[in-house]
Amino acid sequence: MDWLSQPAPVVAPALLGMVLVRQFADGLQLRAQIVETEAYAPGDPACHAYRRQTKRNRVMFGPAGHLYVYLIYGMYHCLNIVTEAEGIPAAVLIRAVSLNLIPEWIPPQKRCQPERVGAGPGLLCQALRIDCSHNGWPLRQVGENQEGIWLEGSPGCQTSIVQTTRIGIRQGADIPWRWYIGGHPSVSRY
DNA sequence: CTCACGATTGGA
DNA sequence: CCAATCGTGAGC
Repeated sequence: MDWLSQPAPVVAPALLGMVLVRQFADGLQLRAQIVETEAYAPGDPACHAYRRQTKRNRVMFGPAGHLYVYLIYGMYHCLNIVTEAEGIPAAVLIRAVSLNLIPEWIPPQKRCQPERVGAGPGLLCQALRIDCSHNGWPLRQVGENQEGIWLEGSPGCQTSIVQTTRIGIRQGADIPWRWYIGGHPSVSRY
């Protein structure tokens, strides 16, 4: 069992500061430092798996270290990393990242504020070109000419962590399972 | 089978 | 404040 197999509220703050690497088949590699996360876990009314297993939330019940990606508001995607032991549905939503490069498919207008290109769950999926086709993918390092997504760095190394309630939810709005790097310019909202 | 709504975002 | 846009799932 690796460290991702812990409860989501343990994994979420530990992911801050780690780098999500996005490798494309054409050789392009994007590196995104995780600066904001949220946890969703069993018994949590905001969790997609709160009621029962469904077609959409299926991968949340699977083993840790896989991607749970879903469509939101019919136009954006949200990226989660599954945690906990198999059979226990839990995940960490990646809410904001800081990119090392601004990909060419980002509109010129947004390039003017490079630190905001990954400042939100829908925005970072656009920047990293992650969509529902990646749902269920394992985090896995690949060669330079393959498509893949994986994590680099050590968990739990970030110091200035701020904890608050989660954003954009109604149920479970009082649960303080959001964490971000204090003062970081790529955090989605303050 | 239907239909209200959502872990969002950008623009009025 | 409000619209865009569509898959999902709760409830009939």
